[in-house]
Amino acid sequence: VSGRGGAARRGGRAAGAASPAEHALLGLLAAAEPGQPAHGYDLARRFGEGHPLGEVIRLEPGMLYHHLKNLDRRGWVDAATQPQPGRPPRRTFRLTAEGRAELDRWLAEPVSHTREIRLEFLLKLYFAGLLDPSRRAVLVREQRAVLGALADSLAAQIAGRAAAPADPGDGIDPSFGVAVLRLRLAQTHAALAWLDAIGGAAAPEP
Amino acid sequence: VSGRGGAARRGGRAAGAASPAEHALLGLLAAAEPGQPAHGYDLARRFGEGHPLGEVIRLEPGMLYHHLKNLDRRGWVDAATQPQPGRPPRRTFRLTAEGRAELDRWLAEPVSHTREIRLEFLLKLYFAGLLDPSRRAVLVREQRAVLGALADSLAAQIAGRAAAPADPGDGIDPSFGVAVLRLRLAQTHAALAWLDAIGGAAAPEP
DNA sequence: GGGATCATGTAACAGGTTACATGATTCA
DNA sequence: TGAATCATGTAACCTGTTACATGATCCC
Repeated sequence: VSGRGGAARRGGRAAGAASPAEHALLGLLAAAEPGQPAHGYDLARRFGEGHPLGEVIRLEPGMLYHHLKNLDRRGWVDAATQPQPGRPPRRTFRLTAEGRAELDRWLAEPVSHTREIRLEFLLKLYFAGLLDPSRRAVLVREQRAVLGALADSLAAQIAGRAAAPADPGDGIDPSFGVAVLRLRLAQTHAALAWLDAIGGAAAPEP
Repeated sequence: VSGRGGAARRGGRAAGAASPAEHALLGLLAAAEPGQPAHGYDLARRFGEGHPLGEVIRLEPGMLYHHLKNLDRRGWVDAATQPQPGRPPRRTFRLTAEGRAELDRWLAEPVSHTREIRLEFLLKLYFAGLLDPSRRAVLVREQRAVLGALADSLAAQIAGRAAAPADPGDGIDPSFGVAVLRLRLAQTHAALAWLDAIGGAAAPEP
């Protein structure tokens, strides 16, 4: 009865890494007016229907306050309680220097799997555009390179299986494995084409 | 202090529904020889590297035994302990009639979101092909119809936003929302093209 | 007076990840 | 002798979902 000791990895994220939702909160705080630190209720509205973030990630109040507590524990935000007459007191949050550094690190890093495009990359794209449009173009370019390499690797694996039917007679039908790879390749190609479309800078016809 | 009362929904799954991993276990038990009921260790190997299921879903021994216990509680499998000399006793599992009915129900139902193609639909495809190739073709056809309707809906939403820039002057840039929809549409189109390719029945050139 | 909004949380539930415990036998 | 295989699980930890508690003020 000694417990685990190691670190847990959840949902493709590295050990100790913050969730996409927590990074989104850092991004919102970075975009807030310096003189007007945001509070939880205010932030919660940005994750609701009709708001751009709400189309990518939904965050119920319970989880939102939970994440803010985590960010405070990590030292990435600074909390302050402001009493207001005739209202519940507000807990306002400011981004610390460490929090800003973490946000910048996250924003500069493309995601490594196609399945992360739908949530995590969309969040990075949103905040990169909000905070610094020039960084947005860099992010799209680097994400394109990562997915391009992934597509090449998948295509090579497909070609390899077609050439060498591994262990002839082991009873395993290789066609399913190839279908799986082809699906991944198709999804990756679709993401690449989408990146090219939003990266913009439409090349003029020669 | 009264608790919640309602039902929880996890990961797009309906309340009370079994996970993809549990259905995969039902599928493996259905494909097993009737005289040779499978045991946990045996099943675990099928989720490892190099096996077709391992390319879609990984299942560590801990979770596998956990799922088998759940399936037993639901009455979908029947467990029996067989002592063997000089070895830890085996717990073998047989599919019950209720378990077989649940498997058939699951296999006949296409997934409703594009993101579920990568895991849940691939599992259905694998077991449909293993248990009854004719059912596989039906599944692909019905999945095609579901995703086709989804693509139409996404295209309509994109067209709608282009036409009516909701609430002029509300300060929200609509281009991000359109980019999100376009990504979903691109991923759905990729899945549709892949379905057409694996659904096969390649039409001969006229 | 009643519902919506402001504002912050907690309780209970559900599920997944990982390391580790246990202990025999077979094989190099 | 020591590593791998057989074989089944548990302990500790993590994230996430939903309902609910609390209590004021504003608007109809």
